[in-house]
Amino acid sequence: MTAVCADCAVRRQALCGSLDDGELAALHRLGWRHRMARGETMAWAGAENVACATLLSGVLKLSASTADGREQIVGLHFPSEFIGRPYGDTVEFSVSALTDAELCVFPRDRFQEVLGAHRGMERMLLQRTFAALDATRSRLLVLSRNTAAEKVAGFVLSMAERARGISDCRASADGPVTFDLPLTRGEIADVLGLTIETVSRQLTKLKGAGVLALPGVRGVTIRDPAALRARAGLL
Amino acid sequence: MTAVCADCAVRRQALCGSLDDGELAALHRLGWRHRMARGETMAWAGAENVACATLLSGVLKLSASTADGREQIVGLHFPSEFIGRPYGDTVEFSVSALTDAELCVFPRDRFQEVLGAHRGMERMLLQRTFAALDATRSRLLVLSRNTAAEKVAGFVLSMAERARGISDCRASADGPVTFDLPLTRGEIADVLGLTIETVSRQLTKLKGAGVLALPGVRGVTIRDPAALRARAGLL
DNA sequence: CGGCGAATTGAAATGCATCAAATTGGGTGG
DNA sequence: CCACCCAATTTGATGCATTTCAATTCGCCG
Repeated sequence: MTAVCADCAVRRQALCGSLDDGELAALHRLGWRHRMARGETMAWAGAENVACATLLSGVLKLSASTADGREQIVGLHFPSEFIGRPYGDTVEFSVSALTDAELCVFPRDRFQEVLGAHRGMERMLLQRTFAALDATRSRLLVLSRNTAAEKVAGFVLSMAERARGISDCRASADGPVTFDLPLTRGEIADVLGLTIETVSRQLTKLKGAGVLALPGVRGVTIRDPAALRARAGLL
Repeated sequence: MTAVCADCAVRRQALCGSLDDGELAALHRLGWRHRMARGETMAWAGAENVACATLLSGVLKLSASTADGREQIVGLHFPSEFIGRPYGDTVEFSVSALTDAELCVFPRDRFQEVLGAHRGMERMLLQRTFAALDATRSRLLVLSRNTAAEKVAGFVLSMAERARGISDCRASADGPVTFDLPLTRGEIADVLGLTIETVSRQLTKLKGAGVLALPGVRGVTIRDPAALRARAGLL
């Protein structure tokens, strides 16, 4: 690793935050920085499970697909989040970069040893895994019971929260919030279990109703947050 | 607890299996046996998170619903599985009994202390939580991309595997496998994100094609496992 | 300015939901 | 033991949201 952990932008939020300086130095020696270009894949579903990582910058997707090629994005990862699946010989899902990204990568076997040696880190990972499980279970409800309109409105809301600090987010205190979606229409469709056309139509409808503005092809401005929340089914 | 852990039918498979006899006695003092009748609910989504448990017998559902009452079952629990969400002040999902059930219940705060004192148990819980996360992510693909026919065929297959030993499963070595579904049509619909009518029609279709027989209202006989797997989209 | 992938828009097809009615079957009391 | 009852299931007819197929249009980069 060229850069040191002390410089790390996500140090406080990441799993490594549970380690003291000495422990961090030990972990540091096991890992290395890795850059990924948009579209690049670092793990394929069904392949051998070789690495774990902390995401430093960018957005990654976790995806699965049916035998005949229908795809579903089963999770999105933002900076400081843990990527990987300790205690498993193969990986169930593919990991790819939706934007250019930078990670701190560790060999899985060595990472598991570190986990075994540091209770605080193992505890933190358990808590995060429970949180991820809850989030994924909540998405089951959304994917199977929400309408296309609710899905798209809810997605824009969740991206507005999470994208803050990721993409250039121009939020004025009382004015409208503007940010760039890190996903194409097709990727949004793969997250929500819809088609590109349906996502596009729903966004157009929100624009027509004055709830959103769509400056440029990735940009979004939330003009009426309350209306957006209502359309997401959050009352 | 009237019955002792030594008698416990699920001792080897459950989390407690990671404890030695002395540790088990300590955990034993914290918990108690609890019986649930079919339909009974032990935790409501949004309520305070007070207990964890091991399921001894029966089948439980974990469910969420939208503001306007659409329900989705986000998980099913079978005997020996761990129920609960350590490290959270409220629960996100309701827990109810699909059949009469029996649990070994522990106060959440005390259970967390035990977890903190026994690395083996914490490790085992982390592994199980990762497995549950993978399973839930896989269900995202099924719910959003599979057709009703694929969902129902896949559900029957998964219940055939899991129900073995739960309900009276009469499997002859080479002959057809027969078992009882622990869920009503309505509950199956809530698992698969369909309606009662669609589930019924798909089962009828499988019966008409000679893939299944439906002896009685809960019974299922798999006459042609290969055809069922093909219809589930497993090639 | 020209090219090309991504996004939008339109028209038609379809799978599942919805609404409605008939049937089954397990349990109860006469 | 049988008749009845009620809830669950099945079956039928119709509607609609979303997909599918098919053109444009947009916006970015050379």
